[in-house]
Amino acid sequence: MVGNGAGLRSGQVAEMTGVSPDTIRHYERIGILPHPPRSCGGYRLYSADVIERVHLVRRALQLGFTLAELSEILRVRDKGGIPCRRVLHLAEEKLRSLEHQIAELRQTQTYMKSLVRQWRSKLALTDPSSKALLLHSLIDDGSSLPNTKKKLRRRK
Amino acid sequence: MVGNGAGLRSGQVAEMTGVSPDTIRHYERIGILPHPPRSCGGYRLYSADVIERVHLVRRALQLGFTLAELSEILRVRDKGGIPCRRVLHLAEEKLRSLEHQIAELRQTQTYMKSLVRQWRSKLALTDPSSKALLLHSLIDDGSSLPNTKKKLRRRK
DNA sequence: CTTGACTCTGGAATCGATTCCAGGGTGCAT
DNA sequence: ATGCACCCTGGAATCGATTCCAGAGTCAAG
Ligand SMILES: [Zn+2]
Ligand SMILES: [Zn+2]
Ligand SMILES: [Zn+2]
Ligand SMILES: [Zn+2]
Repeated sequence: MVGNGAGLRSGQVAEMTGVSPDTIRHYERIGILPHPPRSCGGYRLYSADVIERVHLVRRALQLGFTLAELSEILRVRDKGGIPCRRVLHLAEEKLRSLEHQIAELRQTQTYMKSLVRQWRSKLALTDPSSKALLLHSLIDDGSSLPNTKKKLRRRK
Repeated sequence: MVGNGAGLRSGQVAEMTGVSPDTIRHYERIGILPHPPRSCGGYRLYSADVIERVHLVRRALQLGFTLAELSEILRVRDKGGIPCRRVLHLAEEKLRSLEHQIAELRQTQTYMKSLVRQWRSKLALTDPSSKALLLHSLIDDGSSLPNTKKKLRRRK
C-alpha cells in the first residue's frame, strides 16, 4: 500500500492518465506540468488536479497542438493571463491545416485506389515470371498527387 | 556551358527533378540510385534515365512508400528480380492505412470544427478581461477523438 | 592565374514527442 | 537485512527524410 494522503507519485499519475512516467517527467522539464513538491525522499508528490492537466494536454496534442505551444499557453494561464484568444487563433490554424491535409490525403487515396485496381488486374494477366512493371506506371503519368512541402503532423 | 556529352552531374539531376543535390547523393548512399561512373575529376556522371528513377521515387514517397522499402524493391529489380507482387502488397497496405488515417483526421476535423464554433461564440460573449477557459473545455467531455498509437506518416 | 560556381566527402544536425539508459536512492514487506 | 518495486537524474537515442557543415578539389570564364 501507499500513503495516499501526501499526494500522487509520478508513476501513479502516469497510470491514471495512460502515459508513461518518463512522459510525466518530460512534461515537467518543458514547463507543461508545474514542479510539484517532493517527499522527504525526493519523490514528486502531485496534487490530484495534475491529472486533469495531463488529460488536457493529451487532448490538445490530438488536436494538433504542440508541446511548445501548450507550454507557452499554460505558462500564461498559470501566471493569471488570458490565453483564450491565442488558443482560438491556434485552433483555427490547426483546423485549416487539418482540412488541407485531409484534402491532400483524399487526393492521394483516389490515386492510390485506381493504382491498386490497375495493378491487380495487370498482375492477374501477367505471366508470374515476367515483370509487370508496376512501379514503372507511376512515372510521368502526369496525374494528380499533392506536391506538399509543408509538414502537417499530428500526434506522436 | 557544360559538356553534356559525358553525362549529368548531380546538380543537374537535382535541378531536373526538383530535388536537392544532397538528396541525390543521399539516395545513392542508401542504394536507391546506382553508383554512377565518375568524371576524371571525380564528379558523378549520370545517364539520363536516372531522372525517371528519381521521379519514380518521389512518386512512391508521396504514396507512402519508404526509402527503405524502395531501396529493397529497386535492388531486387536491378538484379533482374520481379518485385511486382511485393509492390502491390505494400501498396494495398498503404492504401489501408491511408483510409484509416483519413477516417481519423475527419473525426478530429469534426470535433475541431464544433470546438472552434463553440469557442468563437463563447469568446464573443465573454468580457475580454475574463477567462473564457477555452482549453478547459477539452477536458473530459468524453467525446470522440481517435486514440491513435501508430505512426502513419507520409512525405518529408 | 584568379575568381566564382560547382562538386566532393562523411558525419552531424534537424523536426517533435517519446523512450531509453545507467548508476544510484527510497520505502515497504517478507 | 534482503528483496523487490518504485523513483531519481540528465543526457542520449529513436523514428525518416532531408539538410547542413567544413575543408578540400574541379573547372570554365575572364
Ligand atoms: Zn480527466
Ligand atoms: Zn514490377
Ligand atoms: Zn519523369
Ligand atoms: Zn482560456
